[in-house]
Amino acid sequence: MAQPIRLHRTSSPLKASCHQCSLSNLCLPLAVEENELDRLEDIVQQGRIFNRGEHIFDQSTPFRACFAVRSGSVKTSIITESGEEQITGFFMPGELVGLDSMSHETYACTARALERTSICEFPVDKLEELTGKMPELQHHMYHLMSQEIQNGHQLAMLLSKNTAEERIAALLLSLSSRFERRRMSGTHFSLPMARSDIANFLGLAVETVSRVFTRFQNQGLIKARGRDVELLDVDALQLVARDSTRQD
Amino acid sequence: MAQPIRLHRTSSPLKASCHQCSLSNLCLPLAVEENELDRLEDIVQQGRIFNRGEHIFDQSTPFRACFAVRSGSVKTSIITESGEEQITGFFMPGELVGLDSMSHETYACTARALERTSICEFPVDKLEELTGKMPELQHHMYHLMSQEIQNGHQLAMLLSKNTAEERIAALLLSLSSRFERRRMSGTHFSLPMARSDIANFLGLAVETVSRVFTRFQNQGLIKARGRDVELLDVDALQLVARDSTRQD
DNA sequence: CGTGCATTTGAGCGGGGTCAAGATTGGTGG
DNA sequence: CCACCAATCTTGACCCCGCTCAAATGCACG
Repeated sequence: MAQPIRLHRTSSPLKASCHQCSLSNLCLPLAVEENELDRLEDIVQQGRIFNRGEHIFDQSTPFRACFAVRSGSVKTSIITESGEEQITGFFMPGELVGLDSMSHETYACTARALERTSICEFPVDKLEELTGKMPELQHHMYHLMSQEIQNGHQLAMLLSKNTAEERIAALLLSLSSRFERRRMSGTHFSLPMARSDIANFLGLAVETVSRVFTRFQNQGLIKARGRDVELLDVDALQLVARDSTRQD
Repeated sequence: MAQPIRLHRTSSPLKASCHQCSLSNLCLPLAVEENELDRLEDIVQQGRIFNRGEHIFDQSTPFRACFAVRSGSVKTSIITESGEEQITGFFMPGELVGLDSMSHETYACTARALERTSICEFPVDKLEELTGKMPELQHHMYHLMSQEIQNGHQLAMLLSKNTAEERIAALLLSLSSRFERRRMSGTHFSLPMARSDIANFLGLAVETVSRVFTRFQNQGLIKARGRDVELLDVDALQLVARDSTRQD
């Protein structure tokens, strides 16, 4: 399950929420001075809730805001004309969704909640205005976006050079480090996404993902029952993932 | 060959260069008002020349600037610990290199000239300062970076879902549209990169690339002799590339 | 407790990788 | 200007990883 953040109803105008949010060191506020945080908070619409499978936005939605995951998790995907889905990323609490759309009239991808998920919204017009006034925040935006570009490159590398086992090991390690960053267990967690999502993301067939999971299990690298995963031998997994640098 | 831009020695302090540059509608100046262009020009170091194979920067270089290709072409790649190369992009005149590094102390990748290439340099500290003052320019930066993220997603999609033929058709069409954008022939051009670069970029073996080229040739889709390529049936190529949206 | 979806497991096949020769090309020096 | 060599590109033969098809099992939720 996701980090147990207390969620406040948007009806109650809670002011100090970014201050209190345990994710502020991951999310946008990171770059902002304590006394400037209020200005960021002014533009944020906090804590909207989405249920599993609900769209946060899709390719036909006019682009208007970026979103920070507060609790739960999100997947983004491109739907091709022929109806195929290509998942472009999984987003965990503290991570920003929608950066790939800042060039478009509409969103460049579709975002769905993978589970019950709380989302903070940053309207872009306000955000751009603010980053113009706050160099630190602007720098942080560049930072996040370039990070996103690198994640893409890392993924491309994984897809073009690595075997099924290597890809899955790399994904497990990536998730692990992202859980750890939130002070949660990096060795025992619940996958927010289905096997088919993993398969789609990593360019594999579902069957292959399943087979690799059982193979890892038989080798004593992990213990998996459904979405519940325990990493038993992280070193060995890193050995399997080889040069595919863990994306964090 | 690349677009025949007259190159001026940096020794002569040529002021109006961005004004005169035929690529200014692709590059950064795009977003800038005529009367503000001077401020951008002040920070740009123009027209440095690199020979084929020369490094523009690599992963150990401290990150200090982004680069615009003025003539020629550039490839960027990640070199893994094990020494393998993964090409992350090809950059043509008017395109900006280094956006993926805006989060790092050092560059996130290595950039090399594929041929004799002229480069304009934008120091980041100056650039960030300027974008803070010029909302249009800031917006344009966000635009370019999000475009880059999308290119990554597009590539990931190509790598995970498409066959060798589809990948190569997509690349040819992408190059074609990028030549066209520069008012050059989109149907008859010279590939700036070697077969092995194409293979690496698309996650294929060199042999496969070669085989697909000859297959396309036999089918009358293209005429290729070495790096010289002629697209004979663009519609058919688009059909082959299917849903793999051409990245432009 | 049954229905539908997610996951697992098995059997067989094919796209593209690997290995190994040739064929071209281009750069260099005589 | 041409001969030579190295690098690039092409072509062929063979094989393996991961996809496809098919079916069984498990699990969640009404």
